[in-house]
Amino acid sequence: MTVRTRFAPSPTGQVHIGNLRAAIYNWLYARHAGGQCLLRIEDTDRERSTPAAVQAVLEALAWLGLTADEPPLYQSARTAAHLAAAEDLLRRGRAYKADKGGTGQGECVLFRMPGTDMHFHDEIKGDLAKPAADLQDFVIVRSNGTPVFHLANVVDDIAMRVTHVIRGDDHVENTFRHVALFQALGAPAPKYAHLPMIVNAQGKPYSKRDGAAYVGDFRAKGYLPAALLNYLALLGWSPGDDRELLSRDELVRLFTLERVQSSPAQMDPVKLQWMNGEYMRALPRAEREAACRAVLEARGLWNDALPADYLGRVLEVLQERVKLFTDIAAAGYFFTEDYPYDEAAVQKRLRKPGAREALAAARSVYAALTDFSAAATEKALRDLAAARGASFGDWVHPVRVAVSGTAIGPSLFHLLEVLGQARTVQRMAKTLEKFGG
RNA sequence: GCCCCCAUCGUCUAGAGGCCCAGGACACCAGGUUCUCAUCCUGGGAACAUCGGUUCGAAUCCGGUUGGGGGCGCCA
Repeated sequence: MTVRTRFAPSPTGQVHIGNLRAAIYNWLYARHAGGQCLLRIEDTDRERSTPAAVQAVLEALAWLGLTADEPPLYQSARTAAHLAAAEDLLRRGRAYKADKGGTGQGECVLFRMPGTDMHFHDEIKGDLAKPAADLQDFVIVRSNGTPVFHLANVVDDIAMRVTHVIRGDDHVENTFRHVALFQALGAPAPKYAHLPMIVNAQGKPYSKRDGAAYVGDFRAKGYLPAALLNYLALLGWSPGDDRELLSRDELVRLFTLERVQSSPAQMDPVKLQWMNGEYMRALPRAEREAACRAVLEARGLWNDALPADYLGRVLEVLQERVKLFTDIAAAGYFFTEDYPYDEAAVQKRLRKPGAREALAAARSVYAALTDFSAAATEKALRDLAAARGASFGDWVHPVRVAVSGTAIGPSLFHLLEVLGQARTVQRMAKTLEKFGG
């Protein structure tokens, strides 16, 4: 029997990383087993489901390359099948009508639990059991005639021939009901695997308040989908050896449910960022440039007047300082003359005694250079420092702050080479004017 | 309140009775390189929640305790 898994989100908002991880595991498991991974949109809650949320799900999955093997099934279109199943259960005495709780809302349909102790094997948690006394009958069709989640979920899993249900921990208790439903409907129950939650530093469910929590957040921040996929795959699972940087193909090859952790995992944004940096380094130059350009354009920093290879040269100089695409924005001074001055840097490097004199001297020398290569500007500044008997750093720092507004950045002389002589000298003059007094 | 689950460095984890006075990664600290930052190199601190049992031997098996989490809807 070929493995068929499914990701079944309810489109009521953004896609949370917990749900995304469930999607990843479903996808990896199906691919690993040579089976199919399906998508079912559980949009039966008409109040909360929105087309925008459906779109968010589709986009998130596409971004990560988690393609489904069959067209998505919209649960809202399956009401007739759900109701037919309820009729069938009613006819066979496995369900009954009642005014539950005497609320006066009218009669709903309740599923009759078998009245025996129940158990099932969870691929992650092991054998789980529940005594009959704790298993109450439950509503499968509301008094307004609409099917309830449990019924719809099971009926659709049967229709989609799902063999493995890989979902969040919060469904563990529901599983007893679902297994009973499968049995009553005469279908074999699938295998179940319940994933522990992703928690925050306090051990509580990771949420929006803890930082980026939705797929769109990571995308907007400039994370690479492959890095997020790798990180999330490793949050609660490991291949068993010491490797952590794993390609999509390697993940598919190595993934097994047996190695999924049964305890909650804490989201670590710092490690994600490190991992993203690793992927960023390995990224083909053209792709990195395209993504960085998009960020610059979005922030109004892109300048068509700059040479075609300019961005490439900037990234060459910046090297591994760009861990996220959005990091390029911190080096905005490469792209605009209207760069901000960091107050602390100005205080420390320009207001220092002798700093402005050094800057003025450097400006004169730089204005006169005929060769403005990194080697030439460095030699010129070293010669100046030596001649004045000052430390090299006392000359480097004022220049850096003058041309970039900040105390941190790439190798100064490579930075100057990219900026070019005209802009360098002009910026130094502007800075002297601004802080000269 | 009732039911269920979980418990190795700060974090993610390796570990399925002796290979473990517990390994890797991120983070952190110190040193080196250096014009700052980042990178890189070297070194360092850092954990089996607790109590008892089984065993020649326990991080690994069993039980209690403590701590954490989840579930108890005509939501999904």
